[in-house]
Amino acid sequence: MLIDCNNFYCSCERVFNPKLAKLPIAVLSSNDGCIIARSLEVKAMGIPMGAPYYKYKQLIKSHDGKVFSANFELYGDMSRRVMRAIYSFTPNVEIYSIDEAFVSFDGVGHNELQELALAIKQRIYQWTGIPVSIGIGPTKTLAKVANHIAKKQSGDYIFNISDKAKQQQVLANFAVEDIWGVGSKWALKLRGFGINSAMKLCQVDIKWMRQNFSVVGERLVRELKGISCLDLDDLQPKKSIASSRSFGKAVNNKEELAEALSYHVARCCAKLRQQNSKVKVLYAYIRTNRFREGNDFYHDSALHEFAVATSDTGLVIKAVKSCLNKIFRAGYDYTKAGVILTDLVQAEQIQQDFFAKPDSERNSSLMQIIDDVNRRYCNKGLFWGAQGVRQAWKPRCDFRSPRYTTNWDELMVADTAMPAKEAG
DNA sequence: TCTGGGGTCCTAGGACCC
DNA sequence: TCTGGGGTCCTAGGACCC
Repeated sequence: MLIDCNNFYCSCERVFNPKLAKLPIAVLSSNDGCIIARSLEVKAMGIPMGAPYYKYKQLIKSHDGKVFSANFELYGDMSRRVMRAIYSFTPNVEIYSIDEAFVSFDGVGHNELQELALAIKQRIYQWTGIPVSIGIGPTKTLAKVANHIAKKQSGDYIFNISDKAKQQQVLANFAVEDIWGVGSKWALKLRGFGINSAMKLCQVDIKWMRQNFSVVGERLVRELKGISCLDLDDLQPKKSIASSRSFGKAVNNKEELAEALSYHVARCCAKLRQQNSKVKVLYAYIRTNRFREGNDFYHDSALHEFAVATSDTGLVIKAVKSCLNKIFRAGYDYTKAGVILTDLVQAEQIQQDFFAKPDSERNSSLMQIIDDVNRRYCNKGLFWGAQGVRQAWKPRCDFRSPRYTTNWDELMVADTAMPAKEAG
């Protein structure tokens, strides 16, 4: 099964504000830049996924629509609750993204699957208020196909193609670009060969597919045929960790860039330690507005390789500053900065160096304490001076809803309208 | 005026080895 | 005149996903 939350971010907003139920609503990306989640009403207005907000601001307003700045603390917490509901049915779950999970029910019959899906859907809704669509099929790719259809159907939003005959019928009417794993480039290429439906793709010669679309394409075709090539993945430590933000307003001085980059390093290192990893290579970049006309677009990046892998925020901040020294050019209006930690290794598997020292125990304890404090105080506990205090570069975020479930100061107030004597 | 952020996997080609 | 065969490792870039 593929269980996927419907318009997830929009649904999260609606759970805590039922007045939004029938209104067109959209959720914006960081810096209130792009539209990254749309309610059905907004989709019906023809607004595409990922569209720049400023281009559709008026249209949304004219339909009495409402927009929200991304509230990932809320969405992340709601996601955990949805996943907990799914795990209450089986441990065979792969959390695929913030709003979807693959679930394996090997050996369960067709009809039982249908009932099971309904029970899962109902429990998720009861526990969280989030509506989901469920696709059922013999492989991940076919479950994705089924889910795609489930979403477009009203009713119970469950679609089952575990039956072979049903698969044939569905694939014939399924556009090739809607298949999971077929992006814009491949869609064009496939259509160029006259392959325009999932059925046609299912029937191609497997060797030809391999030659033209690599092993990835071969797996895709096999999956469509019902031969499983993609297993349920366990949660693995990340191989790279990134943090970046577009600035709320342009930044032209080096000090502020250094603060922004230090902020990103601190975020990444906290995530790094959380998965018990250390980093070998740091990559830092800055850039100006890439959409602006003319040729004053400037972007550059620099790399720092640590002799011994580290997870000490202080060391990585020092490194990011030396990177910035290499790439900073005065006289530009910068609009974005970011870092990527890559070549990550597990903490107990680090390669020693004859000349350099590994992280000291003293510093490791310090990091541990900082992480504990920040977890306890919602990331408002301790930070490095290098991150700065004004943070004038912070992204715009004009329409954020309260963090209803994770922040003491923003909890929902349920009884303001109730007279005191009834409240008891 | 205004355009996001965070990931994974695969391949070709270059460099090297004997 | 004529110049083999069999490997490994690394990286940049391109494709994809949400």
